[in-house]
Amino acid sequence: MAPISIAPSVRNGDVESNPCSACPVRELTVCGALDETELSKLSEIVRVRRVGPHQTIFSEGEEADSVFNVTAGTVKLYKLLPDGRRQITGFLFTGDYIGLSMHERYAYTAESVTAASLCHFQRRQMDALLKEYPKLQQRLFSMASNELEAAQDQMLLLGRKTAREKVVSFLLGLSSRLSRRGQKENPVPVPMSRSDIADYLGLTTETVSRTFTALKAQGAIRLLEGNKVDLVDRQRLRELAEGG
Amino acid sequence: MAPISIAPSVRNGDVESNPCSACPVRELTVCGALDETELSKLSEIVRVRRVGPHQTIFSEGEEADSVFNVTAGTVKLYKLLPDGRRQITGFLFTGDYIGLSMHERYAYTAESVTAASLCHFQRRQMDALLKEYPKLQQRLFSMASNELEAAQDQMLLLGRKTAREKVVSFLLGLSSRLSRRGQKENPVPVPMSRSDIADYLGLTTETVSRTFTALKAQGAIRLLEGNKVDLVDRQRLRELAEGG
DNA sequence: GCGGTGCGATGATGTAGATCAACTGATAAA
DNA sequence: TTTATCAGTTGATCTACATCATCGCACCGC
Repeated sequence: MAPISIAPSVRNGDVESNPCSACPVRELTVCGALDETELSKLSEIVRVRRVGPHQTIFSEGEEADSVFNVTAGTVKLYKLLPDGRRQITGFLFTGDYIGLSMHERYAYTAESVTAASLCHFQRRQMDALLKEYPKLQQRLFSMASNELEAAQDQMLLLGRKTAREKVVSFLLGLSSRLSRRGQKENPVPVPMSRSDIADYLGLTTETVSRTFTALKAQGAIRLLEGNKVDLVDRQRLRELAEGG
Repeated sequence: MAPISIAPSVRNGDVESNPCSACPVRELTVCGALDETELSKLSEIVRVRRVGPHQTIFSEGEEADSVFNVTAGTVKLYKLLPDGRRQITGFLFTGDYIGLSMHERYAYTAESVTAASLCHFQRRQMDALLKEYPKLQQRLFSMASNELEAAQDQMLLLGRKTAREKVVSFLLGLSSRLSRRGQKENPVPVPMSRSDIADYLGLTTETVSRTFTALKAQGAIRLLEGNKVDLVDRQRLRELAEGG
């Protein structure tokens, strides 16, 4: 497991009363919708939570009383069938919000993939803040809208794409999330295991592994040190992702 | 194709100035969030659109300048791959809103399954109304939240369920939507074709057809007149839907 | 009436990806 | 150093579902 650097929400004493305004990833998250005054309100109710790799943050079926903001690391969300079959419904990275689709109880389990840092809010308090700041509500709505669109893409992938198309789409998806977050889009760090990838794409680990090998063999990707993947020919990959 | 009754948004002359307040399905939709005064604002910008079966309402990639409310009939949303493979991402019924996940362009095509009636809004005007009425915004957010959860269930279905589990889940899903809408939950009308069902479940028409036949043979369902399905033993079906 | 068309059902066959089974190399524990 | 563990890879085989083909039947226009 590659160690990751944790971006602290609290850096030093002089911002302790308003850690959110010093948050280096603020613009990526829902908090980017707020001004200084509003951020201080947020600071009052936030609690930072750090977790190591493979820690459960909450479980499907538990009372859904918290929402989170991922500020560092990678988190996965998944649902289980009674016999243990698993579907990972999403990977979350810095800036992603957990709690857009929520009812009384969590509909999925959230587990860290790498070490991660999360801003933790009581849902009650966040809901109150939403009422107070329509901008926040709007921002969340727009995030939900994005997530809905991503979910539809994933349905197309799961229902209709071949194993190769799935894997290539997955890599391109990781890459474009990087660039949307202002990081360089190649090579792509792939912090999650083959088994996590399989459960995200509706495949088995063996098939994921074979597909990586095949893509490497035909020169479409290169596997680098530290679980990074070099997308050699993005245009070609974009075609491969849709059956071209 | 079974004819359906169209619930009119405009019933008669004396409500012509405020058709929404006479809308019989108002409580099912986003409009249920508004009071009489607010509804009259909505009435000013709504246009009713009726379509026959198998009509395209808008297409993937077009400029997304309209949003809709389904007031009668069934609508399907789908995405296509370049070679024609199709994934239906959802079926919409009375009360459902089209336009929750939207950016510059439509990310999917919307097409009527049966004859249908839609309330049509200019997106610009709806957005303005959203700003004015936070209740409306909240309602839409809550609808987006529901849809997100449904999308996650669908990912589990597409990625991890067997053909039989998929078909049974589909029927149970239709049934529980009926009851959430206050209609009787059995027998279930199934207005969409085998091919639509297949493209929703990530199967082929043949497999859907064979699965229906097998379920019928084992007495789990009965196929009735008028494309209705009788869910004989719901408890047993609920187990079948999760591999029990 | 009669040919046309399109959906659904069913049978025969093919195959992508699952399953089962080693094997490798990296990390860790004793 | 030896043993254990675990993720990843690779090979052999199996199977659920896709594909291809045919047929029946309802509906429609003429």
